[in-house]
Amino acid sequence: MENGKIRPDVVSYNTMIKGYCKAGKTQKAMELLRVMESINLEPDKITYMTLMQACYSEGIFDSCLALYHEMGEKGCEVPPHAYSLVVGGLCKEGKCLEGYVVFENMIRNGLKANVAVYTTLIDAFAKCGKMEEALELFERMKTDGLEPDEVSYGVIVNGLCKSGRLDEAMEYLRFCRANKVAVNAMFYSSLIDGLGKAGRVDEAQKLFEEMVEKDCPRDSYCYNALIDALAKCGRVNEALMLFNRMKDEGCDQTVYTYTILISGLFRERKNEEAMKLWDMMIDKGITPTAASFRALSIGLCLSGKVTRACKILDDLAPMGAIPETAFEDMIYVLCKAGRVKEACKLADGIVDRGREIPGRIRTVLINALRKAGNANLAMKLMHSKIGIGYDRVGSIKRRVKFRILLEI
DNA sequence: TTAGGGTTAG
Repeated sequence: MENGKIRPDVVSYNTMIKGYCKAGKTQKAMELLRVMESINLEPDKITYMTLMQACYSEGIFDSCLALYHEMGEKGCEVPPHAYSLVVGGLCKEGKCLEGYVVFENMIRNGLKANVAVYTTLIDAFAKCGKMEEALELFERMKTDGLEPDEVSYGVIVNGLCKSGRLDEAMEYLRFCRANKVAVNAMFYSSLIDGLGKAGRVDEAQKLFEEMVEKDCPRDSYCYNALIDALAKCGRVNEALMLFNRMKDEGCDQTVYTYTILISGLFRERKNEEAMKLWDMMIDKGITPTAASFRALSIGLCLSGKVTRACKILDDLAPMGAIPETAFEDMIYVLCKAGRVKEACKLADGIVDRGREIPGRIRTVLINALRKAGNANLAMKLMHSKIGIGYDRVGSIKRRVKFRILLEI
């Protein structure tokens, strides 16, 4: 005690750290931890847990992991929730194997896993395409004396649907209904989407209609899944009827709904209707995403309206919603449709804006030119950048624009 | 009780 002042202890620091975390100032809170270290004040379990929770909530998973290691190294007791946060963070980053290692550490240290940690891991494995491992963990969880709940069944069913194992997924639906496990909208939307993608649209439709009887309110995910299934199998009129029903039912029509329908309408050459939906979406104040613009530009480019697509893209650019790669997507689509000349023209347009065509798009153009029988130009493109480059004539180097159409 | 799940395209 110097100068009559009381030196702050761990509790005072923890209180300040919690205050900063609550105010969303996680960085400031982390700085306080370093201050504690500099004055030789040992952080405790609460210090670390407060900081880990804040880092996890903000998605700063590497700091979360670092704190977990630090508390272990300092011989601090590591509570189960610390493991949950680390496993959850690693899984969210797609690192399911690393998450699994931490999970095993937790068990080795005598702590018991719970349903949420198991479910996090199961979902991460399913998303990495390791469905067998996900199912093994699911079995292990039950052997461990833990009862899976609606979320655990939901991630299993979602994983099975995504990997095309629909009959097994449907078996789980029957099981849950028979065993009084709640079947919620996410459960249904996974099945409707999976059935639709497998071409079993009528079954998808039946499930969708069944939801009312089963007292499960339909949300936009369920609607979007069925609208997508209908639009993709040439039943876009039925999809549009659902779109209207959605509004009557008070269900949000989202940017996904519009994107699905715009693609479906263009597919059936209903270009004007597709454009109308795009305008409706913009009028409603729904911000277009990269995917929605892709649907629109693919449709417009393939119906010969490349200029119109470019104009919309230019108008949207200031909104910042459309990625830099939008023009490249358009070149890709045109090449795929064999409209190489239009693709080249678009590429040249990008060059005139002072930008360069990236390697992968150049590859697409080269292959398209070769396919179209223009092997010479394809060869030439292989050896030069499209865009601003340098030309060497003897010892003189000069800056040139390389445009494709000039070469044809 | 703090932590776990979902859609557009290719």
